[in-house]
Amino acid sequence: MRRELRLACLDLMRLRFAPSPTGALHIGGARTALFNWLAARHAQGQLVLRIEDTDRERSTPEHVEQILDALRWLELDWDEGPIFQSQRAERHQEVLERLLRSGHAYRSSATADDVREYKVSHGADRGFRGAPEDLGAVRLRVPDEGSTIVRDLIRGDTSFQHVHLDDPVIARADGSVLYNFAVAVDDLDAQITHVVRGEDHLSNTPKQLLVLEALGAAQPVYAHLPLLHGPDGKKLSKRHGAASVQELRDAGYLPEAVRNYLALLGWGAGDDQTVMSTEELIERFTLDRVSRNPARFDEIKLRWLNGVQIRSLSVSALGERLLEFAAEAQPRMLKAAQSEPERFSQAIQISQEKIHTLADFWPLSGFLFEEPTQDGTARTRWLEGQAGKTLEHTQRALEQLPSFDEDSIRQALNGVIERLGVKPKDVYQPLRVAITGTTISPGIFESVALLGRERSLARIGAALDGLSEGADGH
RNA sequence: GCCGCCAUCGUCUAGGGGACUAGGACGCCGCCCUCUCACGGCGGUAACACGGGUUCGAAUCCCGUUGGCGGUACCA
Repeated sequence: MRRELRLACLDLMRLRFAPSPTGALHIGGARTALFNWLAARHAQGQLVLRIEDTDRERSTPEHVEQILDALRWLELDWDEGPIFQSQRAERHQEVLERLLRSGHAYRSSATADDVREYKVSHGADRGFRGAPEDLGAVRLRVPDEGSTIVRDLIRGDTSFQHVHLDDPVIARADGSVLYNFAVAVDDLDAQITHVVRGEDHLSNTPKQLLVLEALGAAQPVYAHLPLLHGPDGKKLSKRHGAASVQELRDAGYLPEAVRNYLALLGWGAGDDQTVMSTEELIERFTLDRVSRNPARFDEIKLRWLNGVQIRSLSVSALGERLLEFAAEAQPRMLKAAQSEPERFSQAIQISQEKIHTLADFWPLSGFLFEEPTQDGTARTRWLEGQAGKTLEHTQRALEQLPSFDEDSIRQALNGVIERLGVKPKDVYQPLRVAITGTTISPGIFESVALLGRERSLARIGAALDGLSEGADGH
């Protein structure tokens, strides 16, 4: 019984997501968080959140808040933390002293220039070895012989020869510790079994492993994720559109769509399934199926996936999402939803299959709640000349309608088409431009019915007035 | 420079020596549906970076070249 319990503990998978708060959580970081979370949830393990704030210059509380916000929005939760690396200074000192005493580390005043000189005289591929001094930064002593092997679930074994490795600086002259040291100690103390992070850390891993070895600790399993790039293959940045989680949210993407899309960047279930719920993702995700190739972030595919997820939502669920979105991004939409909830719900029904993001809704259906936008090109094309004439017939037909519902409107408009002997769009388009202001809108019958007789006729009237004024003027 | 990782359609990927006439998804193109835009349906376009091996047989294994990326900080 006791033995079983211990074995169960050993089997428990413990992962960590460890962002450094030097900026907003960008897409690459979000993907790393997601993969850690999926691996943890799949194995029913635990996820530790650690904030790596040992860079005192660039780390700020605001960035910490941004990152936590982004994780909450993505609905990625964690079981422990956030642990702040900066608050573990005492423990770091203790371990540092231990390494100094045991001779695994030494003080050295060697500078970057000294390291360069060393390589000139010893060979470019020889790692720097310093001589112990009384003062200076602390360097880890790398063995001259042998190699360190990184065991990686995604890449297999990668071997690093010790001769090529510089004795890395693990603490500054003032005693404050550096990343490669803090990470090793913190992962050890948190009993992390699997380190899942970006591939940019692969080259750092032997340094961390050497720290662990000097401490006599076992090494965790690694999984270095392929890096994410922009559409042009270059490093992801603002130029590429939405680069941070916050920007994705502002652009009107759904968190479940972002999770689905991000999961597909570097991972696939193995069959041909593209659209997956988060439950399916958890169910099917394993680290050994992660790809080794770097991937490019392609917003077009995310848009498509977002559209798929939007269409799978019920009208009321989509309404809630729109409201959340509006609260931050579109106050006018929020006002409309609050003052005319029934019309708002119907507006969702007639727009749902036409939008790809939450941000697409208001430009498409805002005309139902506020004055139409003025699209000059649309007016010229569909209201001036012969096209505009048919609008007068439409006006009369709608005025006489006993009942202003979708079917009646359809019949009335078809009547106009027959009488004038024109194509359907010659009637529909002028009407659309008159009531919506543009050539793009939900279905014309639904739109007119939902706008209502009074407002529809008022807008048609206004459009016709505008035409005669324009005629007078020229 | 040195150390390391990576290399299949434009993009994300399937592929683990014969099942490959290289599959799927996004995109793009065409057709259908159609009042616009979408949605949906059907069809099409398009790839194993290059050169050597190994093997009866290579997208798959090995070596090299080229290219991309990362590390090489008293950053993370």
